[in-house]
Amino acid sequence: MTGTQHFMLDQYKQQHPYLVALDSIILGFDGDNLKVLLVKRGVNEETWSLMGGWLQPDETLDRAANRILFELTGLNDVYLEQLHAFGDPHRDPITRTVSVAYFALIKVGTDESGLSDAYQAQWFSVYELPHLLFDHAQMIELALKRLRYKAAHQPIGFELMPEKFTIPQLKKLFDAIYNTDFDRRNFSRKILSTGLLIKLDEKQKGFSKKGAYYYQVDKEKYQQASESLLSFIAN
Amino acid sequence: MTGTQHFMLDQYKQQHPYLVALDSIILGFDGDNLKVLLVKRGVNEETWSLMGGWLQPDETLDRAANRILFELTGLNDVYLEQLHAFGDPHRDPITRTVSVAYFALIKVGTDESGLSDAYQAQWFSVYELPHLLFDHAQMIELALKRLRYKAAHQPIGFELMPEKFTIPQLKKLFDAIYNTDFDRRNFSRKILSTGLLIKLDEKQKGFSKKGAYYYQVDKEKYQQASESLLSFIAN
DNA sequence: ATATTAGGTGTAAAGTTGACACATAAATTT
DNA sequence: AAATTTATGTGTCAACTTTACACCTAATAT
Repeated sequence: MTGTQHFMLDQYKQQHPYLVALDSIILGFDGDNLKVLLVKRGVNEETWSLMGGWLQPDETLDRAANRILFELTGLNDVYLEQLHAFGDPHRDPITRTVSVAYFALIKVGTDESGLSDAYQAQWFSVYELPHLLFDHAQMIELALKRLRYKAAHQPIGFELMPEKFTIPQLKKLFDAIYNTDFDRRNFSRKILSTGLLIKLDEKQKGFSKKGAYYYQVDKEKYQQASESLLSFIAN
Repeated sequence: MTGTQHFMLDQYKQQHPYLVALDSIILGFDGDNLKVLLVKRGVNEETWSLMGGWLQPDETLDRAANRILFELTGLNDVYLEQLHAFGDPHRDPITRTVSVAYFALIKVGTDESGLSDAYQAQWFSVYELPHLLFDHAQMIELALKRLRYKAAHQPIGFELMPEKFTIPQLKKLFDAIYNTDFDRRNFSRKILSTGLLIKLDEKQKGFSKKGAYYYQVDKEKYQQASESLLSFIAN
């Protein structure tokens, strides 16, 4: 085994190491629009960027992405999924960097307090983005594509809603994700038919005249559903 | 801009660089079983591994994955998609390496001639794998999950078939992917209803008594279909 | 009291799925 | 040459899902 290791080590030594970064596309929903959280990186910069950071020697990629997300938001139990590794040789003009992009879905509004001031973070509508650093616009584009793809095939998106929400609110989220206007009545039936929502006794007050019932996600069933497949061709 | 660059450079200099590798899960279908192509890395090694290589200074990740695939198979226009970046600090015991895994779908049998001898490559059934290097078993597991997920929701898998193929052959592929036995007649109807297949005049000879018609993929329609979404909630 | 409005339920036509019967082409046996 | 065999291909029907809308309801505003 030692002999083998030495044989391999020679090969290893000839290789070029690169910096490895992580960037997070942090998506949120404010009730009307799908938003992405951007920061100002340098102090004098005009350019906005995704929240990012460097991979540390003792970290897994997932761990690093979570740490960086926590540094900015103070949030810990967040939906966070690896999106794609970006490795164009010139994506970062300063030095060659491979960035592993993650996308996060968070609940906006509830716990904005944890947001670190250090990064001058700001929410932007995903349909009206400012000029962005490096390939970050491309990263956001891909994250939206992935979100749309996933939400079309499996229950996802509840992560963007507050703990309790109404069906009309949820419809607005899907309208925002797909930039369309679903049929209110069919949407409701379809969502409820998944059996993933628990109806609460409480009604939303003030917003509309009749008031819509609040629902919350049945987390156990939701967990199961996320793990199983839906089907294009299946029994 | 120069000032800014210097400000950032200091930050960059404090960071640790890592080696970046690429590993390919090369999947193929021999008519009966779903297979993965494995190589012997070191000369005296007992352990099988995925085909892999190092990211070179001038390459994008996609380019590097294609190059490495070509080195082994001699194939150039292959379905190749980034799967996931693996970055556990101890995944490679020799030195810290981040590996970006790709999965490839190739047509087996037709053009085996290009296979390089240098790597002692061999096809293994995905359900009967040998002991594998590092986290390569995990990579294959994820690739299968992704293939199943994708094939369930969108037309994919034709990449594993030869240029012309019969419906019963295609059914065998889906049986192998999902390790099940679909209904012959419903499968046929469902596949043909996509409108992605063009019926040829030619029949397969020798294999069965009646002989099944050959089909080929309508590449234009297939391209379009791959780009559009199917829907969980849609109009 | 009445009108207004968003929320919620019902329904009928059209389309899709799943299970299986029946018909067909070609090779093999008698 | 006729009969048998077998994989392929087409048809059908009941159950379910989807789509497009009509209509009812609860609470607020006039």
